[in-house]
Amino acid sequence: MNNSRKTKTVQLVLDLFNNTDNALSAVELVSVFSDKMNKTTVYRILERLEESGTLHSFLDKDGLKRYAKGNQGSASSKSGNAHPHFICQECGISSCLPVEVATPSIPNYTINNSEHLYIGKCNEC
Amino acid sequence: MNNSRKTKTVQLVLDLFNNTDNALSAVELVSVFSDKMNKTTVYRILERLEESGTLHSFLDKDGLKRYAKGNQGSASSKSGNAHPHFICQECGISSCLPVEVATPSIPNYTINNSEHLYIGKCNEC
DNA sequence: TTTACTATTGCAACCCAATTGCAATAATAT
DNA sequence: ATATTATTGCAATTGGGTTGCAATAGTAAA
Repeated sequence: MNNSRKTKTVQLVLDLFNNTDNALSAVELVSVFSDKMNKTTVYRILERLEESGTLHSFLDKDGLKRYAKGNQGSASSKSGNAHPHFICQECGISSCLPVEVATPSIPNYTINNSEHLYIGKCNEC
Repeated sequence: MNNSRKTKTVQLVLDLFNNTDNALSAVELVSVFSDKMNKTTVYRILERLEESGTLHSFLDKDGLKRYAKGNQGSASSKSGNAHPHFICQECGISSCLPVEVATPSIPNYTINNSEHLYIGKCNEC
């Protein structure tokens, strides 16, 4: 029994993510869908989509949570590898980088997962 | 001409950081110094100490800004290397890791600086 | 040391991302 | 169709962080 419902609002959010590889913040979605759905709804849909593995999230350099397609997870809790995220300091666009970053072993520390954020210029800028 | 003043409040903050290697958030300092100084003062002192290079900062996994000793910078804008930060998921203690993390080259991207956060267990836990 | 200058502080109000409680609404199973 | 309950909208709230401004207190020069 799947207790998740395919509502119009969820469809709108899914459609948006299916049309971009960029990582989007709740704030952006709230703005985009300002006349389609409530702010609280946006937050809750993102929360559910992340829980179900449809989206994953990470914090950008301003501490703003960003969501992107995929359940790979921004951090890796098992594999020991994680994919980093990129933010262009010119256009502000944010995306996942299709590479793996190895987690180093540090004496006296057990590292379970990691977050990697790169800031720079994208190919467009 | 040095336009920074050695006030009692600044001394208190400096003393605290001189007694620990941990990365502390403004929220924690506000609490610690609740009867010594105002919340706004804490934020402004941290801001100045970071500007002067006495402290550096990074965002933890909750998007909370944390400050630690040193002007090394959590991210590297020049050298291409940065030191990562660690947060213990048991005790919550946060600290700088004394290692360097190389910034990878990604085709079509120019990476100017980076942030690395590791989450796990510290030697105490 | 006294005075003048201005960096620093305290306070209150404010900003903004995010969350919560609750009643109303709308998917879905039967 | 109908009952069930996931989902939504709305308003209020939380919490980290910031801002404006008058009062205070370092510091340099007289």
